[in-house]
Amino acid sequence: MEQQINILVVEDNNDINQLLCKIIKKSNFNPQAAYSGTEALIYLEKQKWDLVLLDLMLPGMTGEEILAKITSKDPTPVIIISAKDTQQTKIASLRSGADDFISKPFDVEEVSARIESLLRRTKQNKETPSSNQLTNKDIQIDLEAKMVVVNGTKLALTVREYAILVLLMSSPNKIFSKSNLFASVWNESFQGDDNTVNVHMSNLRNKLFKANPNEDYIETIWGMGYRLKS
Amino acid sequence: MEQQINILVVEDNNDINQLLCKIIKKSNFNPQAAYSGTEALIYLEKQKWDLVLLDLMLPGMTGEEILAKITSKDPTPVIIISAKDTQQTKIASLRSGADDFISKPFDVEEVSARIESLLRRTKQNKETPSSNQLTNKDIQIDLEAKMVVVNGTKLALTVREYAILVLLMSSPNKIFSKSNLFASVWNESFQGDDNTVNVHMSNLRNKLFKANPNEDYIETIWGMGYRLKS
DNA sequence: AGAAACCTTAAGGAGAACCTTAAGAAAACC
DNA sequence: GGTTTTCTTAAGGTTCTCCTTAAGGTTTCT
Repeated sequence: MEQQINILVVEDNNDINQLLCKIIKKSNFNPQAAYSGTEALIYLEKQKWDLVLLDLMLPGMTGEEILAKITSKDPTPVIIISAKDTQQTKIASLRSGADDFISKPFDVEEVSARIESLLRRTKQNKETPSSNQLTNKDIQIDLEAKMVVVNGTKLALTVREYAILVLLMSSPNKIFSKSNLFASVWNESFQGDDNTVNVHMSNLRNKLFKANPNEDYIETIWGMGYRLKS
Repeated sequence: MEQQINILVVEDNNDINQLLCKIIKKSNFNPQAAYSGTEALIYLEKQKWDLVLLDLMLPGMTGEEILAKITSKDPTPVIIISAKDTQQTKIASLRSGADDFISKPFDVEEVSARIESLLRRTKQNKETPSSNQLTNKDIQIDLEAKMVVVNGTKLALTVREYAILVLLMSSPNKIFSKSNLFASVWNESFQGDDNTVNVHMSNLRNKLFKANPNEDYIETIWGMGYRLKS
């Protein structure tokens, strides 16, 4: 079910490479060691990588060349790890497309923190819509369990209320008209009574308010509809 | 017309803040200084930011709290800039949602390189082939969400104002007469009071002006009508 | 300079849109 | 089949936007 995250480790020093791989494994990602520039290129051709850890000083081919190769096509995230940690090389690397730069000797925890941070950033757009969690402010919906948690308290919503909240949460800030709501919540193309929406909205708001009196989640846009503030 | 990229600089030291703003300007981005945690929060509420530079040591509110606020909702990119550069704080920051960490004293070039690197990465994610959008200068209308963003600021428009703006935006440079406006915005063939249009136009212009005082979006063509400058 | 078209601001009334509460109808549950 | 929950309808109240009017000002054209 979980998707494997593949990380290519390009580093000629055997010990360091293994250490890096160990760090990655510990974070539950899948490392692949490459010990030279040419080897790295083969791996890069072969498949897509979620992230590349790249040493700048390599036999056969410099890290800069590989970096250029990577950034020339796919926007694969790259973290440079190098002993050559002058400001110049740092800046040059970042400018030529690297996402981060870690100096050698490195701190184990920092490496994994930076890897996770970058992956977090790059994964954001890949989040499939089938991801079964919706979050906004302190509202959390588990779509699979159909459970709503607001400000730490579980909400007991009715079917309609739940459907409305899920719709609003699916696109925060988007204004949903009453027709939108009827189409989505009631599965009806024709317009029912507007007041039906009003009542459910009122009930939903009451429950949200009870869970967190300090927030006003749903906004009314006069003449247009409703929207969830984000 | 290039789109403006807005960067919030949260740093209590006046000199450093100004220096950072200068760096940002030099890279052709648009900086906004905030000198305290509370001030930062106000700016964060007010509009969307493409990136936040955040000092950890602030009066009134710690950077950690602000970081938590930011990451709790939108995935706004954050770079921490701090003198507290122990491994522990570094790692803690990254793990709690920061995208990068720069130690003080910092290298000017490195700051801009890291900013550009992170923006490069986050811009890619935004390439969501989103729905029907209208764009002109720095006005953006999401027709589906009925959301209007001008110069990075969300606009709260009434139904009439929204309809007028959408009409103008649908054909920049085209001159819309008052009859056109009545037909399209009011769904009425007959002419209402001309002054009604005046008043709505005035209100709309006010809201646009508040969002961006430097632009004059709507032009009056004497005896003919109005048009959106493109 | 004078006239016409347009801008701005404010205030009040009208009416639409919305909120809330309660009670009967429908559906779901046991 | 009866009970409970949920949905809808109805009614009365509230709020907000729009429209209109009006007055004083500005801009543009002749």
